[in-house]
Amino acid sequence: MNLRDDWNFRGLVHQTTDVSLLDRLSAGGVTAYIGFDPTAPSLHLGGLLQLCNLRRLQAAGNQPIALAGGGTGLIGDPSFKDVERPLLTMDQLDANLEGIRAQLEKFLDFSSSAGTSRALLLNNATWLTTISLTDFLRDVGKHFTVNQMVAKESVRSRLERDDVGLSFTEFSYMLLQAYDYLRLHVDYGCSLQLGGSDQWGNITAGAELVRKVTGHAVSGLTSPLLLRPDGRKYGKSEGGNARVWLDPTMTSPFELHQFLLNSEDELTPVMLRFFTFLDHESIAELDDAVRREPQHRRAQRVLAHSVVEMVHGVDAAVKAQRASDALFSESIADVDEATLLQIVADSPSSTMSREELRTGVDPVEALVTTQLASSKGEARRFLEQGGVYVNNRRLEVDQRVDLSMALHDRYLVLRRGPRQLHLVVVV
RNA sequence: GGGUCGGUGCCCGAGCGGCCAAUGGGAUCUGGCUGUAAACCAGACGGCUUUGCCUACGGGGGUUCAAAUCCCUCCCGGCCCA
Repeated sequence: MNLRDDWNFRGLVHQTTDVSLLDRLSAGGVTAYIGFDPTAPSLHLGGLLQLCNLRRLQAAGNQPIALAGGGTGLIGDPSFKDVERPLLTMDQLDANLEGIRAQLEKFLDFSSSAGTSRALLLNNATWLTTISLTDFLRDVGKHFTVNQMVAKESVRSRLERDDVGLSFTEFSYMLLQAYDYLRLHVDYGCSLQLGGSDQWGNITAGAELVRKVTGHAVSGLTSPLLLRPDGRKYGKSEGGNARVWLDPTMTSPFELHQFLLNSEDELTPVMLRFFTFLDHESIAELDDAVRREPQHRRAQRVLAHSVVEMVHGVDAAVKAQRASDALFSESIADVDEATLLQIVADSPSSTMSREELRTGVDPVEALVTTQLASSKGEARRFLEQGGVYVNNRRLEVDQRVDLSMALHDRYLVLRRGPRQLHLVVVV
C-alpha cells in the first residue's frame, strides 16, 4: 500500500498545489513541515491529525519537520482581541518546547539512525526574532501586494465585519508564516507545507514567496478539518479553547479515552482514518460495525484504545480501558486505588469521619451533605425512585451508608442518577 | 402625565373568595428501555421534625371564619392617548 492510495482512502487530502505531489511523497525523499503552536507545554487533540500525517510521511521515507511557532507566538494570537496576551518569555517557550518534543518523539523518529528522513524540531523564533524590520520589509514585504493580501478569504471576511477590526499585526501574520517557508526551503531543502484546510491561504502565500525569491516550485497540502456535525471544531470547549491535551498531567489517559469513546457515530469512521494506523480492511469492518450495531460502539472502543496507546503507551491504554469499564459498573470495587481516583477525578468530593461511618450514615443525610440532592425531600425522592448508588450498587431506602462499603478502606463513590458521581473520602 | 390591561412556582401560562402548594405545556430530575447516545414510555418536580405543619401567587396594608382570588396603596411591565 503506497502513501497515495492510503491518503486517498483515509480522506486526508483537502487541497494540494499539484497533482503529482502524492506520488512524489509515495516515492520518499521529500522534506515537509507543519507548524505547531508552542503557547502551551503540550499539543492538543486538534494537532493529532498533523502529527499522524508527519508520521505517515516519515514512514514512507520522507523527512518531517515540526516547526514551533515561537516567533509568531511572541506576537500573540490576534483572534483573542482586546486582551493583550502576555508575551511568552524565552524561558517559557523553551519549557513548552521541551514538553512538545517529548510528545513528538512518540510519533516521529528523531534519531540519527533515521538517516535522511530523520525528523527535526525547529523554532521559528530563531529567525523571526533576529531579522531586522528593514530587512524583512525589503526581502519579504516587497513580494506581497496589499491587493492580493486583502483578497485572501481569511482577511476579507474580517474586513467585511463591522464589529471587529483587523490589527496590522494580524494582517501581517501571513507574511511571517510565508517567511518561515522560505527559510525552511533555503536552509533545509523543505519543499512541502502541510496544515489544516484553514491554513490554505497562508500555505500558498509561503509557496509563492519561495517561488518569487528562489524560482523553485514548492508545494502545499491541506487536510480537512475535523468538524462536529454542528460545525464546531473538535476537541475544543464552548469557548473555543483546547480541551483535550496529549500531556497526561493535563488530560489523563482515562479522560482521553472517555472523550474518544463518546465520539459521535457519524464522526467515528473519519476519526479512525485520521488518528489510527489500522489497515483498510479493519477500518472498513469497523465502519460496518457503526452502521449495523452502533450500540456496541466497537469502532469507538478501538479508536479510544489505539489513540491512548499511541499517545501514552500500551499500559496506560489498558488501564484507561479498565477504568472506563468500571465507571458505571460494580467492577469499580475491584479497581486499584490510583485507577479509582482517576475515575472520579472530575467529580466533586467531600469527607466523612470514620466514626460516623462506623455507626452508619442516614442516606438522606449523605445525599444532602454531598449536595447530590438539594433538599431532604429531594433526597428521599431519589432513594424511593431507586436513583442512588454506592459504588455503583443501588442503595435501598432503608439502607445506611457505612464503613463496610468503603473501597480500599477509604473511599465511597456515591452516584445519583445515571452519571452524577461524588467521592467521599473517609478521614 | 391620563387611560387601560397585566405582574402566579425554573420558564410560559390557567385559576379570579373556601375542595389551591395551585390545571396545562416546556425545562429539569429519577426509573424503564438503551450504547456511558437519541427517541420513546412511566413517575417526580416549594420546604420540613411528612396521616400533619410551615412558607409561597410583585411589595405593604385592609375586608372576611376563610384571599392567588375582593378593597386601598406603592413598585414594575405592555398597549392607547398627551
